[in-house]
Amino acid sequence: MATPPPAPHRAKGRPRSAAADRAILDATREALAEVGWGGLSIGQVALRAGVAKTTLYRRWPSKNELVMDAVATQLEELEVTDLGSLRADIEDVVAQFAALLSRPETQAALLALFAEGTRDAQLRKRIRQTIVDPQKRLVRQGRANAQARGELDPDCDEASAAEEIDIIFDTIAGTVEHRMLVSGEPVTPDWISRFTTLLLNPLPGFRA
Amino acid sequence: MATPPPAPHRAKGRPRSAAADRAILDATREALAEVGWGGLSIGQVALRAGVAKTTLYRRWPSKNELVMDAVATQLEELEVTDLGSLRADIEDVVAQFAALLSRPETQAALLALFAEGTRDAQLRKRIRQTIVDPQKRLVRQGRANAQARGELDPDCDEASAAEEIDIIFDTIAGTVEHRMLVSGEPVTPDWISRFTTLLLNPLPGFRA
DNA sequence: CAGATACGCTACGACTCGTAGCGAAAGAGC
DNA sequence: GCTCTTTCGCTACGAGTCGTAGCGTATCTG
Repeated sequence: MATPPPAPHRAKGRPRSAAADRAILDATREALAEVGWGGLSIGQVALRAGVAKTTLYRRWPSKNELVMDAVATQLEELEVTDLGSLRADIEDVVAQFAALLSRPETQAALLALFAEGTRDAQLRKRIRQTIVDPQKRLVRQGRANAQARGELDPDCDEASAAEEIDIIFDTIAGTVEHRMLVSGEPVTPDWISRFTTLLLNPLPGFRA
Repeated sequence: MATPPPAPHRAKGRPRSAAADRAILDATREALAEVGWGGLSIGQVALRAGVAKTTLYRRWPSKNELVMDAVATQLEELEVTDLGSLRADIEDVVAQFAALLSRPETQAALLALFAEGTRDAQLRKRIRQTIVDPQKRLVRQGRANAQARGELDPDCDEASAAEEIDIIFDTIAGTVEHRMLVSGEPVTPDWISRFTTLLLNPLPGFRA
């Protein structure tokens, strides 16, 4: 995403330092992981980033925007994969999610952002557009690949398939989030394998 | 849980007002939903609860403890059900989760608590014991009921079954949390039905 | 070189924090 | 009913942070 901070930027005088941007966003994530949302002070972030406090205020009007950008810049790494089978692709997506959520700074920043989103409809909308939707695209692409490979029934209602994808995405993202962010337990390859099995197959031992 | 605030309480002088406790916890949840974790000030909570600021400081040493109790007192309502079929039981559990997470005050308080948990190992442990484990028991009981009704294969490895339950719980809780708390989308009976279908059956159109 | 913008620094009023001290209120125990 | 003990509400306090303004310097454009 690399949202450049809101700036008029008429490209006339001295341009804004891109290095400062990176330093600030890094410092924001670190500070958030250490002192939490409540303890996050602009002054401390500026000190840690090695910039003046006023520089920070000039670029980001509120904590929300700052943390939003700090998180978004860390979320560009998810990639669509085609490993040859639906199962392998799903496991890969889950592993990518897990890797993303494994960094303590990302954990704190994401959850703090989600918490703020419950109070700020506009922020929640930005979260959806910036974080959720791109991830959802990943799952959609994975399904399309599987269909192209002939792993899925071709005669399947298109409309309901779209809804299924939403549910599947919520399931994948939510399950990993819950395990790592709430319970704080690790997501191992073994766990990923079992989870994928549960997703693809009927409940073990269950006769429908 | 109804954790009484830490108090020596030698039962000699004037006892602590239980009404004040309730007022404080209610005010905490409301304030959290309005101003968020960062904006949550003890002074404001006291004002809203109609008690003196000093009274609050006497009972709860930190914001973490206060919010923890504020959330815990709202989470006692989940109940084990036996509606006669595994599918119905699962749908009921999902519906209970959804009802719990539908209140804006609970949403904000829970996510704020989770966010703090990423920085505070002790708090995370309390979250597990107070919130996660009781909910997990629900799923375990549901599975036991299904097994008693003969809905599950009797000859199923016990050890791996326990691990399956953990995964299933993470899946149920995480999916609902993600949809309601992150995306902010509603959990309707129709959605619950589709989600349960996905959980119990193989991926639609997928040939394993 | 002149113009324009960003940067770092300092100082400022306004606000909130958590604590201490006090008299009054409210039960417990005899 | 009387006394003792603890809590309660109130006020005042120093400490600290907030976000902003002003100014001189640094850095890039044309």
